[in-house]
Amino acid sequence: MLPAALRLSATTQITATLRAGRRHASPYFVLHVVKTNDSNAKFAFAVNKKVGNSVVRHRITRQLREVVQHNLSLVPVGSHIVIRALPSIRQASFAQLGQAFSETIGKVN
RNA sequence: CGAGUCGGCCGGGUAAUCGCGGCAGGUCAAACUGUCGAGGAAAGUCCGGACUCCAUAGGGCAAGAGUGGUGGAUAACAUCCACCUGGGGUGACCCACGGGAAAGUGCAACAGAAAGUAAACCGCCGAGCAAUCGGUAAGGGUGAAACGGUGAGGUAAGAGCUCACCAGCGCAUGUGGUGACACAAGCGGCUAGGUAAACCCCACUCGGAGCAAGACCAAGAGUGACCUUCGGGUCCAGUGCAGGUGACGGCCCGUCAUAUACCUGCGGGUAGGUUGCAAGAGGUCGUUGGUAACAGCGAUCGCAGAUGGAUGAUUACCGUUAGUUUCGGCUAACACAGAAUCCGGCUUAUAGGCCGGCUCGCCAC
RNA sequence: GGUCGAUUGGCGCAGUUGGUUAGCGCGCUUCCUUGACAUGGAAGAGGUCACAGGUUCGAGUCCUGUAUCGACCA
Repeated sequence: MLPAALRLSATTQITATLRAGRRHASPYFVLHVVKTNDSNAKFAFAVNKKVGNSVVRHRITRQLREVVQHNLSLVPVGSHIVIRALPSIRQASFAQLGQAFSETIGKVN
């Protein structure tokens, strides 16, 4: 779990981000990004049932969270970001995930 | 030593760095410190309970659902233990939704003469010139299933028609057992088929809904407000309007109500907080009773509580397995699976490993 | 988290006290009709009744478990 300030929790904000946000794709996940005037960047994770069973989905969200935590300096302030995992993420290692995230977040800027 | 059978347990470990959630301390608030943080199935939601609301879940009838050998355990159960009966195995042991088919109804396709109280297709025997008629359930054939088996007597041929033994059925008796039941000897008539996970009968049990139950707090009121690219969107949760009526899920009693209730229709509309919510039929050890399930007593332990949802990430070393090897190593993989109110079970998934009881076979002393 | 429902040819559906060979419509294939097509006509293929076990002589149907899909809750 991220610190509370970095979490997107309201359903309305998440659905708004998913619908209206710009999309940036990588082989393993899709970023939905909306820029706001908030002082923090905020994140939410969407891992579909097609990705795997409960154990697999939890491990993926934990790894993605860790990736976000390590690359927080690359993220523009005030962005609302929903990270939607794709089924191919099952084959990705932690290092591959970190590289994919830093590349994709570079496209946002 | 080999083969088998039953039961129990574990199901990666250690360290470092960086993180997350709860609780306690600390602080105005933070920072910070300490401590705890997934499973044997947390799963499926198939049973049973606790708890909450409906009246305290009330009394009776009807309907419906469930269970189904006996005795016990338990808060309760479809669970567990012991035993009985039937079946399998040399044996340890295993398997069984295991009441009633002489209370009644139904069903049995095709084949077959006939599918349940009757029946003669072939065959056999007798009568007759023959057609055919009569006797016959021993033999053939059909079928999942065809009205006891063996032997002797008997007969025109046969047949429980008669007899002996065996199997099976019914009745009452005795002995043992709490009981299911077992054993013994006796009498009876010689035959009663299958299906109840078909209806049904018998005995016993069951009110309904479920923690999104329920309680409290704040906010909110409508021919509403705001934004708009004119398509629509956003906000306020548990609401507004109209009509009807007593409600308690079928009926009677009974209880509570007379509109802040209930029902129907149309429209609007969204996922605030706190609590319920972590000491419980609790775990471990010892001891007593009991064949056992389990129960009593004593000591001791403090053991998850999230809400877009914590319990992790990375690295190093070790362990296990597989491949490879120049025997130093190297490479790859590490089961099933993630709490959501809580307990007792059942069922299903599960790489690999450990321990113990018992049985059979072989060898040695 | 809880409460329910469904699964039958490619698609949509029937299939009731369990019984001979599981049907219907659309679609598909071949042939006929036409100069050619549509329509029409004739013939045909296509099913492990989601999967596994049980009851029964016999299961799409009855019982139990598993899988997948879907709906509802304030």
